[in-house]
Amino acid sequence: MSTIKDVAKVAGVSPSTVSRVIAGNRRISKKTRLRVQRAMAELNYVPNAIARSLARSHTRTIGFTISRAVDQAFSNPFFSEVLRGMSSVAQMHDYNILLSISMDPKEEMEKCLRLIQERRVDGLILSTSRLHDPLIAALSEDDVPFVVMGRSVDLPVLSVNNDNVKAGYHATMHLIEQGYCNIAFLSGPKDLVVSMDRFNGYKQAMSEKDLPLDSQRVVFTELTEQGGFDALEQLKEQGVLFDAVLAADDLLALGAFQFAKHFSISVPEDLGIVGFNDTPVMEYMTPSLTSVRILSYDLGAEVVDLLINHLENPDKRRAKKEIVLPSELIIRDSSRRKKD
Amino acid sequence: MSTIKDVAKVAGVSPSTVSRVIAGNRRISKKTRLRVQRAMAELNYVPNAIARSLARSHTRTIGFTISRAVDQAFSNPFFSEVLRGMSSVAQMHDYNILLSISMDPKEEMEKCLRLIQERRVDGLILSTSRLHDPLIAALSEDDVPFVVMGRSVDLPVLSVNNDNVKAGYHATMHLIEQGYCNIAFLSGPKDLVVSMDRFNGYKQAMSEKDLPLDSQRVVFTELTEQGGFDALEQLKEQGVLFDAVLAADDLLALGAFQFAKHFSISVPEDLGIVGFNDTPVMEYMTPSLTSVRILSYDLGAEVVDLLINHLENPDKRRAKKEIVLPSELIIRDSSRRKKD
DNA sequence: GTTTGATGTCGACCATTAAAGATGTAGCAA
DNA sequence: TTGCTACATCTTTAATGGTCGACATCAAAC
Repeated sequence: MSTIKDVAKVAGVSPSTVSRVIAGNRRISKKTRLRVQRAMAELNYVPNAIARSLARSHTRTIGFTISRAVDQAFSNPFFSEVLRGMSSVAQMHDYNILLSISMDPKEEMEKCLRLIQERRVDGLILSTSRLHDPLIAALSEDDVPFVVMGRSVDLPVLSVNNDNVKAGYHATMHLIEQGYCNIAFLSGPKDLVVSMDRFNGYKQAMSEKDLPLDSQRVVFTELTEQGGFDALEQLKEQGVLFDAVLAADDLLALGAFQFAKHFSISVPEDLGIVGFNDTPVMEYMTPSLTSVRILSYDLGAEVVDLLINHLENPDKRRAKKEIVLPSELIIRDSSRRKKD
Repeated sequence: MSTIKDVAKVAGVSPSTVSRVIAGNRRISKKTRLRVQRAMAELNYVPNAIARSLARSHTRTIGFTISRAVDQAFSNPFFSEVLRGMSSVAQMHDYNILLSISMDPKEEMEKCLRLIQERRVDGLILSTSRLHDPLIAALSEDDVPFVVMGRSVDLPVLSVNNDNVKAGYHATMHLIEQGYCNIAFLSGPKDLVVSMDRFNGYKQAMSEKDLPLDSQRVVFTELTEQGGFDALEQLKEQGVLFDAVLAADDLLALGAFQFAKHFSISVPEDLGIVGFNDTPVMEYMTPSLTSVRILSYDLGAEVVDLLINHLENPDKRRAKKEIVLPSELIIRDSSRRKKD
């Protein structure tokens, strides 16, 4: 592996001259530039990113951490799509992505801090899902460049989020328009921000249409198929009536499907079901699932775009900036009571 | 941010002494060690990973590249599970993972080479899917440490693979035992190694049971739901008879489901369907899909383990080592003709 | 008084960047 | 023609934050 010194020697110039032709814009005579470039080509020289990082004291690497719990909720293609979006934009700006998956929020916090303290990354992308995550506060306190992804935050930080409130609102409206009125809400745990945002949209729609907001019809459960099933079974046992279910996640909606199947309730005639995330395979269920499509790719793309922008223009610190991505309700059979 | 010099000053020793208490094992009196450790704690010192990398000339980072085509095939949870496995083992050994997703094999090759030439990573994990990937040969030629994941390779390199041939064999055997005899094979493109391995297992089982290996019953298509549907429709139009389908991927199997539904063929009575990958939601289809479960987490874990091991014990170069992971056929309704 | 082992210090090195300094040439007034 | 400034171009030097082998010191042991 050749170094800048080798190139310098071959080109008959000093290492710093080589450095400057690499950097470009500096004033260098055309003759020397050509000579250096020829030497670089000849030696197959590629600058050592590590040495460069040390000298410039930044790495052109951004860290993306996610904890297992989130991974579970953010199931399937969501994750890989987000990654694709990230990777694509990162590459455009010549940045790299350091990935770190943790088992729990505590471990995630440690890893994040470590990445920053070790100076491995210039900034972080956070996908913490819990309501008051100490990590966000800590990072914000230490002026670490980071942006929060896929959730709303009440702190003055950078973030990119899906419009979960609006999506919850529209999904509920859709169910109401289809003639459902006893709409149950299947939520994830109470401290899961995404889920609560969707819940708020639901509440907004219900009250706007003057439908009773019966707290009995709202169940907080684990984000699993089983959780969805159990929640509805519980409702049934309690004698709570419902003719539709808005699930905060497709997995929960899947549980609702199972529930309907098990108790021979016909979907969508007697039970309307709407999920969140538009997990691809859901399209092929019978009946096909109505679901809110999240722009996963764009989420990843926007989030690194915002971070890199902040990294390279660190003008106004501690400002709040929130990019909100639209979501789209994909209406399919599971909620189409009125056949038009 | 404090440096090793700051720590040295506070502890009243030289930087090298600090370096050695960090490294551990070196001969240092308990007294000095304690003093240094106290100084480190006081200053909240964390060694700069970049500087360390430069001095030691290795980064404790491994690169994982995947190209879009693969990502598509390796759909959904497979990808995130692999990542989890990787991350988990990497963390155990105090390694980091640099992720790079490309749009096509060409871009993937460039990125891999770049990562290595820039010295950003110590080694690579490759998940190329095509039969004769020039990247593998090139890397092997340049003595770059890497291990190939999720596919078989005929070159003398390190790899971790699922036992696709055996899995294909068992899946076919299962169908035969269930009384199906005109088994069609839905394959991905011909240069997709994984798919071809599964195909080989299929052939093996068929010939072992003296069933005709009719090439008409084998269709090579895109790894999509539509591809699966079209392939079977084509078979039908050509008048080829089949009472079961072994699909090289769940998406293809999904296409078979759609086909059956569209032409009112009852599954599993008149058409047995078996897929590959055991995509979670498939369990909830009606009928539920029989599929080969791949140990995605283990795949990621093993591959990192092998790479790190090779990185830290670079004894025998250019040896072939292949770790083969078992897979499991999850029998569900779509292939259960005999109710027992 | 020399050997020995434990404990420290020194300084070269890793590959690069950036600020400051050197060199040479041209322009221009005296 | 000389002397001085200005400028372009390149080189030197000193960082960046560590690591590691070679050498120094010193007390205990022989």
